[in-house]
Amino acid sequence: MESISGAYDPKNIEGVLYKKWEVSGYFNPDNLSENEGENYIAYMPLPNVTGTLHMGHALNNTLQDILIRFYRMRGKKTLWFPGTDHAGIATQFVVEKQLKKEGTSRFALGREKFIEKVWEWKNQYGNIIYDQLKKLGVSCDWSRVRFTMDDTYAKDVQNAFIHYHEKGFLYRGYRTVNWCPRCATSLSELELEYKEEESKLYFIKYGPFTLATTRPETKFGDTGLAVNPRDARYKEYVGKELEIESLSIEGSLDEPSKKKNIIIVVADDAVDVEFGTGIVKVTPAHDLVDFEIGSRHNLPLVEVINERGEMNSRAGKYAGMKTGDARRKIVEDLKTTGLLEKEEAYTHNVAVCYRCGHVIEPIPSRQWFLKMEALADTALDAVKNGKVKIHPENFEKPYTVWLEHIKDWTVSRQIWWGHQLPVYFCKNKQEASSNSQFPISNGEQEEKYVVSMKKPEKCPFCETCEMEQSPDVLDTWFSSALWPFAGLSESDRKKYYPGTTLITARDILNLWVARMIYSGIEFQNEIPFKDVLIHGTILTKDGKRMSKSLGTGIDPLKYIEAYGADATRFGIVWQANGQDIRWDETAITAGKKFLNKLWNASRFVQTQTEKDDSRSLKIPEAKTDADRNILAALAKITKDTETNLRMFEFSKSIRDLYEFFWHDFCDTYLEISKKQLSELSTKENTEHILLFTLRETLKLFHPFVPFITEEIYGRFSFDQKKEFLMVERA
RNA sequence: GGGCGAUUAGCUCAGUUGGUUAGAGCGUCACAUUGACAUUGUGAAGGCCAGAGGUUCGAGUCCUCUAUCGCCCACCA
Repeated sequence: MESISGAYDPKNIEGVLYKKWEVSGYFNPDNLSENEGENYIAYMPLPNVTGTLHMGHALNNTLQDILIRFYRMRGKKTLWFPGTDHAGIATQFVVEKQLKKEGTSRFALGREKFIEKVWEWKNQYGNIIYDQLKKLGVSCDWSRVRFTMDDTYAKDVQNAFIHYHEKGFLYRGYRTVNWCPRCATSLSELELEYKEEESKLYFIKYGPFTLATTRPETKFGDTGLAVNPRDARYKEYVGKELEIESLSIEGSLDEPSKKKNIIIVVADDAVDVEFGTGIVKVTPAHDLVDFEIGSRHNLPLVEVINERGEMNSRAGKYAGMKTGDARRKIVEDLKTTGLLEKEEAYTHNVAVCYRCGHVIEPIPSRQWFLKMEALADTALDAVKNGKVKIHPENFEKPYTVWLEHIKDWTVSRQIWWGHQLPVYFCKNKQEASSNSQFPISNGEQEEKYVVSMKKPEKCPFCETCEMEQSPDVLDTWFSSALWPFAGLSESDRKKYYPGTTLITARDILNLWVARMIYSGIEFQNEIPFKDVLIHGTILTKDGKRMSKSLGTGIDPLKYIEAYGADATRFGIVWQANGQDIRWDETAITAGKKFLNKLWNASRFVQTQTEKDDSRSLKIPEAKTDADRNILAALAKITKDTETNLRMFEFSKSIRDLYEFFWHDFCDTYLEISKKQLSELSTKENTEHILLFTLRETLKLFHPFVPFITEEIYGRFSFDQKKEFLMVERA
């Protein structure tokens, strides 16, 4: 057994120890034969395969690992299974960028080849983050790693789709959806980001009215005008049909002979009396709000923008132009014809694709929608009746607000990388979906399809065609919603579902957490986890978001390299009080100093007790006031740590421990012990107390700083010592 | 427009149900030092607890308003 000497050097210790832990098999609950308590199961917020470790991961996984290690040492069967998310759009985007560098594109390759490329990419880079997590010291069960596109996982995803279909929750709809022209796919509202844009508010003459719009180019798709029902100014027009000359477009292929469009004036509460002139043009095909107004008043859908973000033939001479260019040209033309009354500078938010940043064009498109009402109620009930607790409680509000106002979920995506829909179309009666780049040809077209795990041998409709699988794939979140059970094998599900805790950042509370909750109940009849802990976001010291693209990100591996994983974890936890963290590097300095203290104090105890350092299991008795104080303090900190961690008070927990160890143990007891050790009457008992207290302290600290505590533990010959401190009973 | 959170020492933050001289880490200053540890020890300086008003015997803590910052949600075209 190596004695404790020299300075603590994490470099030579952490990697070796991690290997030993891994080989021991104790990360796997099946091997925790002495643990007979209930299960403690945690879920990893799946990193994207494209991801590399950032401070957010480091925080999340450190907190999770603390709880896993804490409960493992308290006799629970602990399981934390890792995985990565195929991250449809994100990954496809990354690989497309790579192809571009190579001078090719996914369209040049074709679907099959492209998907092969993505798998290649995944196999080459997809495991990087696992190695990085290991450096952090996380004790998750690597024998259970899953990828959301593994065969078994894919089967669960398809089953889920089929289940919803059979239940009548899935439907095809021709609707205006958020569309990214660059990615050529629909997006759900949660996949949008908003960017402030300086633009203009154009006041244009419009029949008998003047109205304000930011998007004059959509006017060829106008099928209505809307006013607020309480607006006296326009009362007489409500319900009237108007012929609007300003819409006439020379050379429009759509209606070459007719130069007037029929516009119906409707009254709708969505219209703000105060804004603009109080009257708004309604373009149901190219605006989500207008679509809703349109559907409330049965206004027709007239498409004027295609899936590449260009004006179509209905825009006459503007056809083929990008919407932005068309807007400039139209404004010019409106000016010359005197139809532009005025323009005002106007700042508003435009929706952009969360992946590629391209401006979103709402366009009508045939998509699959999941009815959310019943599922949302399920998720709401789980939290309202306290079966799932969200910590801190304030986050219940955004959760419930979202679910109470939920819209049906567009689950289909027109990309290639993902779970292809288990849907097969009859070729003879359906052509629309055969090419994902142009999925829409006619919204009214009748479709014949079968929802099935396997391709039907014979088409049930025409009986002759070779049925064709839908080219669409599912929203990535459709599959990650199943993680708590789909991430486990069939037999594991019986043992390890449901779980206990989910720790995550707030940005995926609805995107992921809410969806896991109803999915768990829907498919496994039980909530997936009892507690959801939302931790803060790590910001820069100036309070800015850490972002790779802005260059404000900090690589946690840099700290692990320089100070070791324990000091890094210490620094993170020190600051993890629940609020957002303005990252302060000096917390790691504190960690480093502390580890040194721990190392040296342990060395002191070892040198004082080297003749027999195995007397530590039984509780020592107190012979002096100092003895009494340290044993009382130890009892208190043991209890406090328990309470703090059960309440997710990570920062308080480590600060209390630090205080205890540095001041109560080192500054006070260790100093007094020097005298007590020199007196025969107290010598032996003091040695016992030193050993006992140190051992208990190592147990308490282990979840936070696992490497150094394991290393020190290994260098003592404690009474009834376990193979690893990691599996000691605390 | 709505919701949530923040505002305490030079910096980053604690401060539980209102109760004696408001705490920590880092930094600063002084002194110490070969015996676990200089990644140390002892001590010190440093705060009208964002502002205003209110409740109370008593407010960093509770209430109201204001200001600044951040995040989330939202259909002002």
